[in-house]
Amino acid sequence: MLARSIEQRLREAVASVVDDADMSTVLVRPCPDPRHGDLQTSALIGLAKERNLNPRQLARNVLGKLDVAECCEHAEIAGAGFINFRLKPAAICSVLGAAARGQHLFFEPARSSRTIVVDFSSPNVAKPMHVGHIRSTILGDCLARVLRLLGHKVITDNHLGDWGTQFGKLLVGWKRNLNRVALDLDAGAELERLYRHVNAACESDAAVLESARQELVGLQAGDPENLVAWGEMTSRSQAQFDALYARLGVRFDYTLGESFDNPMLNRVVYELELRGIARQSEGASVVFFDDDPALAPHPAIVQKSDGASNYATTDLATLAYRLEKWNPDEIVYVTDSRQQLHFKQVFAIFRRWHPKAAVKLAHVWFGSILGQDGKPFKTRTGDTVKLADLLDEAEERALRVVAEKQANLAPSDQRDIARIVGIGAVKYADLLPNRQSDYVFDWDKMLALCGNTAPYLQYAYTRIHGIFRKRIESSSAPTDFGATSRRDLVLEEPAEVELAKHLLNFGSVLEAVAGEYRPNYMCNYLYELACKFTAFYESCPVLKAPEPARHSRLTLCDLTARVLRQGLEVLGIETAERM
RNA sequence: GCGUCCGUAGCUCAAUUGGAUAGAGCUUCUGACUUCGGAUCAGAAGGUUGCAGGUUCGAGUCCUGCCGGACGCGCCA
Repeated sequence: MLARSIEQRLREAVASVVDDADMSTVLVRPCPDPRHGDLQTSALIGLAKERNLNPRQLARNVLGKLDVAECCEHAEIAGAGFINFRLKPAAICSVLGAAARGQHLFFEPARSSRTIVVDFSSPNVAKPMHVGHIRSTILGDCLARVLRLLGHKVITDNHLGDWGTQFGKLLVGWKRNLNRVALDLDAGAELERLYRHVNAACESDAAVLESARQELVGLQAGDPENLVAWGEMTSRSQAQFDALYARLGVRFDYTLGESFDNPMLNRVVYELELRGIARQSEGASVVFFDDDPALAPHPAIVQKSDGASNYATTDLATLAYRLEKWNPDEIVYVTDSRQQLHFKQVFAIFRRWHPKAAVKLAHVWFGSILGQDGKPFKTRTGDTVKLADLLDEAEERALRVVAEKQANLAPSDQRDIARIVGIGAVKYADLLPNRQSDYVFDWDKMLALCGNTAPYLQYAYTRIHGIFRKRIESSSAPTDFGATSRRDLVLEEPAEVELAKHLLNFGSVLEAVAGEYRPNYMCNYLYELACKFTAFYESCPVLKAPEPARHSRLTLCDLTARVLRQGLEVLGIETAERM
């Protein structure tokens, strides 16, 4: 790959100029402003600063040792000490040619494959999934796809909330108010009704609260009747989750809920106390962080005074289990921002508990989806939009457009396209904003079909397919394929050069997404790719162009389609051949 | 009170984490040839990046202080 080969030479040049430089940082990236160059050094100025060197002088020394003549027209020093590279058209063509022959798709697998557990989605049993769950599910799925594509061994685990305090209340409701007919009709809705009913009762009646507490203790102690009821609640919820995950195309390698940790919980607390990490305080088992200024004011409870475990306990047990079972290099937790303190505590406890473990622990947090009132969606308010309803609405809106644009298509094909477009729009809307910012839920925004949206990218893809469809229809000689595929590419029009160069950046974007857990980089990259393709499409005829441009442009179209499809695929978004 | 995050065009948001002239979409206005798909494209308009200082070659980004907001802070998850 071009960027990689330049980077390799750059590393050598830097190493020969600066002793023992830290070569772990990426040194080359796409130039932010194409007028200055195609690629640009990124960490060189920082390196100079670290070494107390003059950045421009360092750049001059590095440039003097650098031999990139075979792929660059020129390399020059700019600004405070950047080196900008202008690529040779022939070098670009050669990379594109290799991609056209299937040798790569503008990215390389990671140098060392890592085992990475991605923990995401994690809905609570007995509560229907609502729009608040969408970010963890879609973001986590996307990160898993990107890491997998880069050659890592990815294990996805849906850590269901199937053992929490809510079951105390649910069991009370189950025993006193269950409506079997409603349960068969819509299990999620009935369980939610039970939960709300008892939750409201608890606020006004301390006796109900106490019985809920008793039911929970009974469940965690293995009471047979409670276990049977619990089992039915979880299996019915699971069936509804499965249906939603199937619609979203999200797959888990494991679904090990909090209940799975149950047998390990006492041992966790025992070990923590044995090693002096946790101690009794006000009847509970508590970890204090006196030597850590950031966490010192926030002790963590690992066992409540009634003997029951909590979220921290199950997460610690899960961590230990994953460590033993999979020996991962990294565990990624995808949850909302409100759990930052919790994970800081869990990670800190784990480091004391397993001081030799080298596993990297990452909390990838995201902002809340807010209601129109600016407050987060909460299950108790009753104003939540259910995820299933959101997806229904998305498909319906898309179907209206498809029926208008593709009136002569069979209804089943229309529905299929509407599904791909509608679900894609929802996912894209969620992945496009920076994950850390909150956003207010808005139907029109979530389901927009024009502008910087998934349908725009999908549309670019279908246009390319249109060209190839037409080409095959009009092709008189079946040898057309073989005769043209060996020819070299020619890039002359500015629009085709721009498009070609943008294709080269796919790999660096994939790495940036994986490195910072930010799918929005990919969204923006693909949007730009679609824009550049469209500009090319407007200004450069393909099928009517004379050879060799015709073949070259067909190749460019094909590569663009492949990158679009691959890029959308890591976002979890499907493509259609017509729409 | 302490901690985390945020404040960018009328609206919704980007800005690859300290880089070069702060970019998109929506909205508004003006245009697009019997052309490979008009779910498209070209152009215009829109900014003292909440305020005031500071750090340096360089700040939307880092530091300090204000103003405004969201979230979190021992028995929820």
